[in-house]
Amino acid sequence: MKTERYRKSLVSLAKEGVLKYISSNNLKPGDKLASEIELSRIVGVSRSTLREALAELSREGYIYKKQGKGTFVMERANFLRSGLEKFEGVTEVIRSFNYKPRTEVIKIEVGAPNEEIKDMLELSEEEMVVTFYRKRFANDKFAVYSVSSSPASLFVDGIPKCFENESMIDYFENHLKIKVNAAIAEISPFVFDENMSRKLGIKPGILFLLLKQVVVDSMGRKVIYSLDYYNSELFRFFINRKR
Amino acid sequence: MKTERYRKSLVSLAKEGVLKYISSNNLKPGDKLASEIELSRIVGVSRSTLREALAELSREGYIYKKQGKGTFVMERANFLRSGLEKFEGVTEVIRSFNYKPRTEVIKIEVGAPNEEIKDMLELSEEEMVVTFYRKRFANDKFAVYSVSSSPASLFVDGIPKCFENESMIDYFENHLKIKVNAAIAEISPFVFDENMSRKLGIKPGILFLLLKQVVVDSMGRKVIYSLDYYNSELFRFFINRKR
DNA sequence: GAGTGGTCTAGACCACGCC
DNA sequence: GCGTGGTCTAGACCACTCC
Repeated sequence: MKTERYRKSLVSLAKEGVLKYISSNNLKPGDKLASEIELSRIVGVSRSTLREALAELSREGYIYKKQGKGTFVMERANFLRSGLEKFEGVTEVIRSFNYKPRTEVIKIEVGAPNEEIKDMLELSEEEMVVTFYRKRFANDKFAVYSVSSSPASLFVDGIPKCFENESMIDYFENHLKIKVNAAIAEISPFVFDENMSRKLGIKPGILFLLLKQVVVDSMGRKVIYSLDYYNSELFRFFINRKR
Repeated sequence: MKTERYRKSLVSLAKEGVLKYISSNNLKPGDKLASEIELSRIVGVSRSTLREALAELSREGYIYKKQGKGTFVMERANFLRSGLEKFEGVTEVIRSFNYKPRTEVIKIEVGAPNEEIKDMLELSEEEMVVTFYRKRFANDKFAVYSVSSSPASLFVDGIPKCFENESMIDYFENHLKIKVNAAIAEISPFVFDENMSRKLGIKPGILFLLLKQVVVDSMGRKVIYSLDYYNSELFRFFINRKR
């Protein structure tokens, strides 16, 4: 019989073990941990597994290592909040600020792409794209103006009229079986002209952050090209940068 | 006798081996590589080492894996250019755009920090800071206005008048033996008011990107808090985002 | 069931920092 | 010389995919 039960990986159990070891031994920032060999016995895993756990804890800012000396507790846990280096869709961003997201579809276009889109998605001649123009609200305040284009060939079940409480990313993953993996984003400051401000129903002069993104799936295919204009009065964007 | 010679790590040799295998077998995007066991024999390393090499190649966008199926050549190599997720100082950023950097020091202040700086650097009471106000030029065009503060206690050799053709980061690493490791940055759009525009010698209304950063060394100490205002007409900022 | 990648182990040897 | 982290190996077993 197969007693199928949920199992965490040993590595993540080892991470918890190390953190528990640190707190139960009351280690302070700058203090030295036991050697890897000892720690592996304490935590109850092999040294390789422990080292993988230590590597993750180091990336997450809990500890640091010095070759030939030892492993030490970090001055302070940094990087608690993930930033722009982690890919999230607009819906996820709005939710992560504890705002209630709402979407208003302005229009959906199907047709030949303009040069920019064709370039960014590396489309072949005559390939069609679907472009969604949407206003996004956070707690009913205007939050993001977003223009997203995808190759029409991806929409095997026809083009959705909206994404029924789902984010576009979720739609891609759940319905189209496209696993979104990464994005290359360009970030720049932006202000809408008076005309566009009126259309979007905002007062002119508000500063926006424009995120131009090419979204890539797990096989490296370029599946979305989007322009997302974030109202800088509602959002703060962080980036965790490593040397 | 010990013939001390330069040795690359086996992992990086294995990476080269895998890339050579791909090209010499003329594998195209979407093609399947040999299994890990086979590949490890072909490349001549153990499976663990090979797997580490494959993991890096996957991060770098050359290949992708599907459990139970195999390893495949990526549709295209993405992420060729590193972006904001990699920490660089202003000088490095200017150089990476192939501009010639120049710095003009406006003033250097030593004294008690304001609340913001004290907060961000987590200073104790009565700790002093040094603040550098600098204009940075790229090919003699105004590129960045930068305000950087550090705890005065770090400057063991006295406060430098300028950084003599060195970047501040280099000065920290070479003279103060402080290994800069990471930064937490907040990015936002910005415009200078007329008064400040005049002082900086730019025409008003230019859009800037403000990068507020806390720079952290290898031990997790907060060593610099800086505000860097980048002229968006001269720079384009990219971020590689992973799911 | 066969084949693939995913996880984990025990142990060897190397390179660095310090006494 | 000794202890530390860094690298590498050979091999076991698991989970997923496809036939």
